[in-house]
Amino acid sequence: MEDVNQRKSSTAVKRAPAAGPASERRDHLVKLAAEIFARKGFQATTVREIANEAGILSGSLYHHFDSKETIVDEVLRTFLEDLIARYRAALESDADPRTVLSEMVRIGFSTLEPHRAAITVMQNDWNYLRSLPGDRFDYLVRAEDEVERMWVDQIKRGQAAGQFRTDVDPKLTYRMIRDTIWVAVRWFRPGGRLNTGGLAEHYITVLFDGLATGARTSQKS
Amino acid sequence: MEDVNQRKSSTAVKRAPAAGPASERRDHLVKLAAEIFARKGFQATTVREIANEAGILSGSLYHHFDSKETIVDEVLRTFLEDLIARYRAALESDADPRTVLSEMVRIGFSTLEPHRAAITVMQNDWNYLRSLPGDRFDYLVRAEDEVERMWVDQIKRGQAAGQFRTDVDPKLTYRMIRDTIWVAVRWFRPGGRLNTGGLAEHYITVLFDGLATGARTSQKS
DNA sequence: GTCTATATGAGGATAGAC
DNA sequence: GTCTATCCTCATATAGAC
Repeated sequence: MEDVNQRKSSTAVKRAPAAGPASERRDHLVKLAAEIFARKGFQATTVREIANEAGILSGSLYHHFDSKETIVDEVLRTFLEDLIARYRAALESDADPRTVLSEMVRIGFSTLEPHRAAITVMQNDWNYLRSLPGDRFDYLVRAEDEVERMWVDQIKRGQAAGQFRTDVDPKLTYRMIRDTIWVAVRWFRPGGRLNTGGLAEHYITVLFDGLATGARTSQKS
Repeated sequence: MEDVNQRKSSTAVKRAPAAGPASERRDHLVKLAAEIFARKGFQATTVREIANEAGILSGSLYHHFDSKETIVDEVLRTFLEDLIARYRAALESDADPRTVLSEMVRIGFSTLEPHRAAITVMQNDWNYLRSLPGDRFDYLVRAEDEVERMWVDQIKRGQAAGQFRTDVDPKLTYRMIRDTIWVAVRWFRPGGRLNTGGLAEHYITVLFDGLATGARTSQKS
């Protein structure tokens, strides 16, 4: 198991070494920046814009952060730490695979609201952040790998236990589930017909039982 | 029905009015730029990079295009025109909803290879392009709306005909299908275990019949 | 159709006063 | 902790020679 923040300690440390001391002010600025990153993209967001929105001047931001990258770094780490912690909790339940997988789907959708901005940034700016020189954002890939292992293990367990059909590829199935959940940030808005819980149940229904009515078509293989 | 390129003529015109005359050279430059846009993001891609890759200097690009936006515009239009044309053809078959929907899924996946770069740009830079001043990229939303209508109509037809379960929301279901297909550009690479055709069949299986084995759980409502 | 040269502006970041 | 002022770099885009 790999710690998102690369510390030896297993405690949930919040920040990369280069960052300044913890503070509410700082957290507020991070949240604020995250919203703009999500709306316009990381690169299109200027430090002047972030500062404006916070009611200060751009130079003042550098009292809190040593660079724009540090801000987005903190946005993403916070999300990933929360997500992985919740997945781990679900896995510890030792329930049957279908139950665990359902719960993981619910966890995914439930992060859409609290972490909407972070998820949006992660999806839109992933390629760019990964293309930056240095290994600063390598933890993105490590976190992704760990999450993938969790999901794929459950799918395989479910196949071994006879709960899931065996003519689907576990990794491929995981990717499709993952994509379906996260991409929902693009269109999900709180206050619509369904909340994230409803979204999750809707998806679980289709995922497990399919869109077709009536008799199951024969299972290949 | 709305024409992607907003012309009165229904012929498939390839370019916005501001752009220069058609040419193979120009098309080559567009394809080349699309790859870089996809890799690094639209904003992070400089005209110097595009020109470099083409073996010319940045100033020379402006002989072919009047701005960087014009290039990405052409990338996206080309993809959307092709996609919508193919959807329309599928709808004209007048087959039953399940068959039509399957075919639309296949069409979606089949665009992953030829239009990989355009799809990537569309996903990563959609928010940014939409946030630009002016109505230049409004056609993105119009195209999206038209496609949504096509899908949702088929899902509703399928429900009315008894082929699809009625306890799912057509629009929501469409969105999840759409997302699952397009986001696959993030990880799909030609030459893997499955080609896009295989991907499509895999997804159609899970979509219609579900991941679970054995007896169907009861259909709610 | 490409090059040279350059205008013009914006962005990230810094230094030091307050 | 914020402001003022500014540096430095790099971006898009232009003008005109070849």
